[in-house]
Amino acid sequence: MSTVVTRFAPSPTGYLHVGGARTALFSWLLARHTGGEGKFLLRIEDTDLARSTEQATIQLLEDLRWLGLHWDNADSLVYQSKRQDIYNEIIKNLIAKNHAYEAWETQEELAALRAQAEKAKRAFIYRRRKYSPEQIAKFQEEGRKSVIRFATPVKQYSFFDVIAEKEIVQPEEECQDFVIRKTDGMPTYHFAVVVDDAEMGITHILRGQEHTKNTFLHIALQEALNYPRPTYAHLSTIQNLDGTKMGKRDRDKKVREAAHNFIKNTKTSIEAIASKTTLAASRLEEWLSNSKSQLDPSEHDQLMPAIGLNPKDLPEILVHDFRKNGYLPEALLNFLALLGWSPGENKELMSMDEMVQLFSIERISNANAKFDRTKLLAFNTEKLKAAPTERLVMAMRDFLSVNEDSPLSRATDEQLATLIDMKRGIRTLRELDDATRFFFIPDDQIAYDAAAVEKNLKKNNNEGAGVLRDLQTILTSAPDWTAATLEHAVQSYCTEKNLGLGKVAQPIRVAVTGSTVSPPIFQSLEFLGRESTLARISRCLSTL
RNA sequence: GGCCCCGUCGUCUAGAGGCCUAGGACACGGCCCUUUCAAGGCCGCGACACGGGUUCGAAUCCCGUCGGGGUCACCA
Repeated sequence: MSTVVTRFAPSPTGYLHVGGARTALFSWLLARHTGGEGKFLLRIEDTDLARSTEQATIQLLEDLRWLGLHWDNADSLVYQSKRQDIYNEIIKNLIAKNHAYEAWETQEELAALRAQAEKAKRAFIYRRRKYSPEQIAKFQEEGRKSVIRFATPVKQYSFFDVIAEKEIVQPEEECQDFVIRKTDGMPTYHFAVVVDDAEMGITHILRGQEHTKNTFLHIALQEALNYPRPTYAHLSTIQNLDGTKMGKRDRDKKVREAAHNFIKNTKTSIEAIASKTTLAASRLEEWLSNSKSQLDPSEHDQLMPAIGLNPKDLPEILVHDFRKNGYLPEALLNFLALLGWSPGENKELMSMDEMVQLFSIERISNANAKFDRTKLLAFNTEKLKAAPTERLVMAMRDFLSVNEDSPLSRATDEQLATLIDMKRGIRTLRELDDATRFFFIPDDQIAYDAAAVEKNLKKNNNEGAGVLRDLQTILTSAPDWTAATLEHAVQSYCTEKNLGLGKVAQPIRVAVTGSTVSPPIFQSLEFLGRESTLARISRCLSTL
């Protein structure tokens, strides 16, 4: 049996998004499924000099590491931008054999040709064009740069797609001579992928459906270069609930929408908004009026406070978004795996090991899937419930590393463990943060929610405040400060006054947290400690 | 528009001619538990896109219609 070698080959133009993560996951699962033999390799496709950034590469690797999708060529990561000489050598041979040639049309000329074809309701097919020596001399004189095109042998191409489970065919009239080297000297995607996949010994290529048609170009190139043909599997698209493609544009769309609303509602000028950021007003203006233009994430981050948009309201689409919002990687991965794949037999929740064991490419579906965040939330809840406390302490540390402004950063591991056990039942790590950060805020900085104060303390002629005063006395004289003792003392008070626990717990909650929600109240008081609890109660009472 | 792919509850899916009165999960509705928020327990609602075939028998096979997605770059 031959070895399985898969790869994930992102282009570093931004953070990893969930679609890419799912492609990486399937490739990883396929390799791991074969045991120690299989290899999962990573390659950085940075041939687009204008759009690729080093920052994006770093982020991509970090996201992959966070997911636990480790690649087997860690010490020899492939960057296409560093392999220009290798590509050029192969292209030179192709030209020598007349399998490739120089082409001189400018992008404008090509666009005109396409427009013409479209007008005539014809498909535009580029085939080799003849240039006279005089023409070429003139082009060179003008300083034109040529591209190299592949002289595609005109014939019918077909390949077997293991997900569609059938032969996908392209008729010969659709063949065209595509660019393999750009005017800037870099190879195009089509050329670099074919060369690198062959060189890296890739046996199985899993990629998005948008590449299905590209495959014909790739196999034509493989034939000319005498490369073996890998197995192809094209994954369906992940969509938003409304059926549109889920992508990075969604975030930009949301920010733009919010910006327009803000301007409309507050009559703020674009200049005024821009002045709160490092963005130029002209840039902002261009972005607002042109729905095709996009801001990058760091620009979004600056703009959001200026237009009153909370980051939590952004659609989660990047792996990093889910990390920051308190999802566990194993939950995201388990959920993603089920978008297009199922092990059958009604099995859904799986450990990574189980997924590796059960994975098979034949069971991947060819139908598009919608990304339903509520189901992901449910998966996260289950994983959180099943995880041992130590695992969650680590997860919480990771969460805090990307949420540095949280007061919980001040907690010790031991405290985190206590909080985790106190608050079992949370759905995200962010919920734990939200629910327990009041512990770490200075006593005199608790902000009281007006509605909560009204309802639980002031209503019915300060009924709650009266209860709170009684409790102040009781708690002050508590023999020790454990949840059990405090509960016992408060319960006796309830019995004596014939009050339900709710009538008593809520006023304390408001005094101690500023709001109506907290972990179980007596455990919370024990955690907070006698001093802070009493300080908060008296401060609360004094503000009434 | 041409070409390619797809079409089972709202969503993710099980289902490879009779095990289907179509199963599970999430969501939703109801009830229960409860000091808050969660979590949890029980019950319920809910789908084979449509129309033709083939067959004793079709969610499963074939054809058409409709609907959705992808793609038509010197971006990957």
